[in-house]
Amino acid sequence: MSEPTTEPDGTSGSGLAAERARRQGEVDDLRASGGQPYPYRFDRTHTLGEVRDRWGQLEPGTETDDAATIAGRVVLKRDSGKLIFATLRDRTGELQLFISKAVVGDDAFDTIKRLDLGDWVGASGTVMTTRKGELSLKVSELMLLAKSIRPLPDKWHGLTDQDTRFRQRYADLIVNDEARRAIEIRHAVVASFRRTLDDAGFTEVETPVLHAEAGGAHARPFVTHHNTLDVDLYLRIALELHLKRLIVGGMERVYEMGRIFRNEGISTRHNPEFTMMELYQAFADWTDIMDITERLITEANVAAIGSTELTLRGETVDLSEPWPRSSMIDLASAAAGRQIHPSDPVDDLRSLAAEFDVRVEPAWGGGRLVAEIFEATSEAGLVRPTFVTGHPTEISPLARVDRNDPWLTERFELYIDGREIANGYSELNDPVEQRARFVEEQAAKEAGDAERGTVDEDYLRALEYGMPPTGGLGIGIDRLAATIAGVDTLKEVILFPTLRPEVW
RNA sequence: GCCUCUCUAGCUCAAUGGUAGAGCAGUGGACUUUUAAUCCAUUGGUUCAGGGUUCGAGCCCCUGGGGAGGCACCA
Repeated sequence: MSEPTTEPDGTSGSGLAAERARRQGEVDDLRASGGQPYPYRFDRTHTLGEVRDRWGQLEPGTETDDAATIAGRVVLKRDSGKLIFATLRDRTGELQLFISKAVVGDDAFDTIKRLDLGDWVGASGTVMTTRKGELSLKVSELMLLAKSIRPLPDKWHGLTDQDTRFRQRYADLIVNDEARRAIEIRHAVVASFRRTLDDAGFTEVETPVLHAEAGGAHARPFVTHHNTLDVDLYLRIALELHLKRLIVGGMERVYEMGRIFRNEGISTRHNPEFTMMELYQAFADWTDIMDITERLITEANVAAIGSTELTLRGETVDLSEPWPRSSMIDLASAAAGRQIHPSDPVDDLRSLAAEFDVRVEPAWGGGRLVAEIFEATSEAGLVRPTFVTGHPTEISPLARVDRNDPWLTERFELYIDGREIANGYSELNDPVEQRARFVEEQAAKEAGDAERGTVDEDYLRALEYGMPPTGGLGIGIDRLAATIAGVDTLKEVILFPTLRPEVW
């Protein structure tokens, strides 16, 4: 992080300061001779990809009269005297410029010779291939579109330092194809979700980010302050409670894809701000929601990588095959070697938890203990997409109780590659029961569990107007995108991941 | 928050406790079909910061800082 903060003194030496000074000098020279180093606009006739699509089949050594005007960044330059080859890149690909002194003239050739790696240029000419068959634009005219006064990272190795990659994402994106690919996959997932949901009759909505109380999940919130109202507000930790208010309002099918914020640690699987897609569908229950979860993710995978197949830890899974559904208590029981249930004596479950090195709190009941045992024993092994169902009521304050077992809820979580990707349930819509659950949450919070919830009176008021039977779903977009992209950290699919502020 | 690892030229990386180096980029030169072009020459360093040990520290020790991985946290 030892960037010079003062202006370089001149052209002595050849460190970064000198390099920037030299390139700035090129800008100054160009201006002095009436040129424009940063012109306002440029009209191209083809992207580089379009040139390749249209003329990519030319035989080696072909000259055409086909004209094209293109634009891109100079990423490689090969100067062989009276010929210059420059590789241009735009977002669609790369194309070589073939620049001959005899074609452009001595003055223009000398100017082109002074281009630096990183400069943006526009070029007009005719399409050709070299003797070796490289598709090229034989340049007749070239203009600088924007000068780069800072040198690009190594043309072959790119950037490898994680810190620099994520702090200077712009440089990372310039030189690392893989960085661009992961972001494109993320976009494909997001766009696919919107298509799937729009086709299924869902309305996309936006609800507040600033909340008077942070509900809908168990997490510690960020606190902020509104000056003129003079109230503390929380950044939302979930979308859930506002979206269900819209179901009360009769919107029937709504979804939101938005940023949520949780004040917790940073890891390969966690970023303090991340993107959640939540949907709510009236008249549906959790089984419908599992179906739409499969559809959303399978279609996103196809959109992102062109196949229903996904490779996880070296093994290929076909997402078009039905996804296994296993109940949490069955999984925990299998791991425990005996049948367990949240209704079991708490002491028994507590000692069982201890066998698996689960840290337990005195306030935890049987439901929380069963869930903790499941997480400790089974979660990491759920590689292929698996619905884990029937979460204990104790840890599911917004989910509807299982119609056959009051200790459990009609809830599921989807695990892929050992990671929790989605969460859904039949929504609790009885305002009396919801109030009782909220009261329990608040009691736990007041007893010291900072992540528990509060009684949201306005939400209860909404429920009192009547919420139809509803199924709801939340999918972590970042985790899903990282899984589909096959990258090992969320940071790869988050353009600007949270980092400690840089010291200048 | 804890543990481990890591930080050397703009970038990618070397360097038994003994004169800080290479490739790329840059600069000067040669070259009209290159492909990470090639060839010749060459500039560039507060080795993250500050202390300490030592005749001598990029290297060993301490403190601090950035980052990564793991743990904790994250229903």
